[in-house]
Amino acid sequence: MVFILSLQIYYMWKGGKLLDKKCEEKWDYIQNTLKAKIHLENTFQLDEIRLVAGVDLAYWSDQKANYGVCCIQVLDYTSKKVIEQAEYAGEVEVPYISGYLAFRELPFILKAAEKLKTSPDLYMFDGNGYLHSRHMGIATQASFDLGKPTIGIAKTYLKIGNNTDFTMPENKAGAYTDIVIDGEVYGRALRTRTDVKPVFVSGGNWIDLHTAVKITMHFVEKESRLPVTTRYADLATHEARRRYQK
DNA sequence: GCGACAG
DNA sequence: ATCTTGTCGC
Repeated sequence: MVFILSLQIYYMWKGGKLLDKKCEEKWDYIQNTLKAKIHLENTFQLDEIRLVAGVDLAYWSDQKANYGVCCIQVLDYTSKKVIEQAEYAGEVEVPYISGYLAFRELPFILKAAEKLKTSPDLYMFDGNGYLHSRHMGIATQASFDLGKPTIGIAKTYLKIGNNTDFTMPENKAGAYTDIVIDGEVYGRALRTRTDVKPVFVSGGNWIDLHTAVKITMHFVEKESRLPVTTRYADLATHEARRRYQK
């Protein structure tokens, strides 16, 4: 049922109808329907996690159209080595609208995920999960199609409403503050390393916030404030774009 | 008209 | 996201 609802994304994508009132209402409907199924508790044991995927996209354009490429990097949890990678490139027909990122990027993500031969136990995204006006950031929305636990990691803060700023965590690796809105914890501002801006971690689905932060920190290396999962995916999209532009 | 605005 | 040089610091 959930899966069928999400397929409506494809109709909107294929049709290329952008942000008219009907389209926006459909997007609202999908998010509002799916959010009832969010389950922010672990559906796994941490020691069962073997393969973790990082997902990211890059964009470019020519005189004809706009294009995007999605890269997925699958890493082994303990060795942090890349086990597999997949990518999908194509024309982008959906604009970026804050709050509706999934409708722009999810079609690419699902196409790339189809190409994987391995089955990641968990996916990590650039962007939010539960930290969203409808608790339906891209990490959460993607979970319903991928059928796997997800984590959202955003590089900048998305305000949910008025007076919903976050408290800056102390300047120490691993330090965090809860992002609480109307008494509810939406996510965490996490200082992944000292002397870097915090990232914003929220559960996507089928994972609790504590575990999401723990896994995020597990993959943070010296080279980046982002976990290497999404960092490698980011680098892969840049490399892929250079390839496609020739 | 003005400000806000994950990627 | 993307367009882009230098520059400060380890």
